Amino acid sequence: MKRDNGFLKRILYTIESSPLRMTQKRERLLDALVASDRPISAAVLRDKAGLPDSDLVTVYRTLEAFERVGIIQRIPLEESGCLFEVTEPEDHHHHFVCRECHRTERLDFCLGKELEERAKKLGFTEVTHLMEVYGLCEDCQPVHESVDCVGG
Amino acid sequence: MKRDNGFLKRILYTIESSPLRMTQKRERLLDALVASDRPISAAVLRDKAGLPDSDLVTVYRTLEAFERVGIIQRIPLEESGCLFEVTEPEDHHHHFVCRECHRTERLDFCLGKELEERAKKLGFTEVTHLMEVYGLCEDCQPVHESVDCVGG
DNA sequence: ATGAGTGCAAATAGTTTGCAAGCTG
DNA sequence: CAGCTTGCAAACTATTTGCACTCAT
Repeated sequence: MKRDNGFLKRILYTIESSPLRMTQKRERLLDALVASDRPISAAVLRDKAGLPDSDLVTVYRTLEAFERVGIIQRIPLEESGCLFEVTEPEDHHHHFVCRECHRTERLDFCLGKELEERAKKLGFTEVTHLMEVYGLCEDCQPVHESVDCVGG
Repeated sequence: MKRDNGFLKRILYTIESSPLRMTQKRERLLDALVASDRPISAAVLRDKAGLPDSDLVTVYRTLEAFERVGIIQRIPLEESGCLFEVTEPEDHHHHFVCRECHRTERLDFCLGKELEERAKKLGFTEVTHLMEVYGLCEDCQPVHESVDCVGG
């Protein structure tokens, strides 16, 4: 599940086994996604891929295409928008997300099974679930004048 | 936690103890929220409150005001938009949501404590979390020609 | 009478869609 | 050369904001 040597190879294989076509832009977008150590927005992805002149539409469509073949996970933000992350299809997980700088940490903890079981008992099918934890990361916490530190 | 006799009374008390003002519109909106057996959108709320001529802005502002005093819970939908529900502040819970008709079922199961603890260990503060389960409810499932029913 | 609530109009933001042209396998 | 991909422009949708006016306490 880690991004070992085989990671990119398996991702590429997934794409090649699909009707998707690999263009130069998509290659760059994919590289940037794989290189990124954290989920990023469509706009940031475009920058990191070195494609500042490509239309954002292209980025969105590429992400949508990649998502269709199961190699993209979407992380909704608290307010609006979302972040994207390449993952292998089986590597389902959730995140801690800083609501300020959007830094994320992986959350290897999931109730998918449990939740889907309950949902099915209620008559729901095609069950998916959402679970994200939001907060302020260390770097984004407001700096106080050490109010509670008597010694100053 | 149920909507017993005291429910509305406690909700009203919360509002009265706040700087919020109770207008006729807000009264109607609150009544409609309390009367609704499920979370609803701002537009549906306006209808149910019998205020088709009120501006949606008013509905949103009222919901925002109610949310500030802790009596509204927001349920994000999978695609876009969200539903609103009156709840007492302590009554935190999650939902099963039909992605088709937006029917919701209560999910009395929450990992808030666990998640927030983990988040804090990672240095996050002001932690909140999101957890919703989406699927197709019984009424919204596509009708197949009983494909897997040999007997036809 | 002070500050909260309301309506109108317009903006926002992120994402999506239509269509014509360009490229990949 | 079929059909996937791209760009441009425009739409979309749910929600938010500014401002002037009205109303509750």
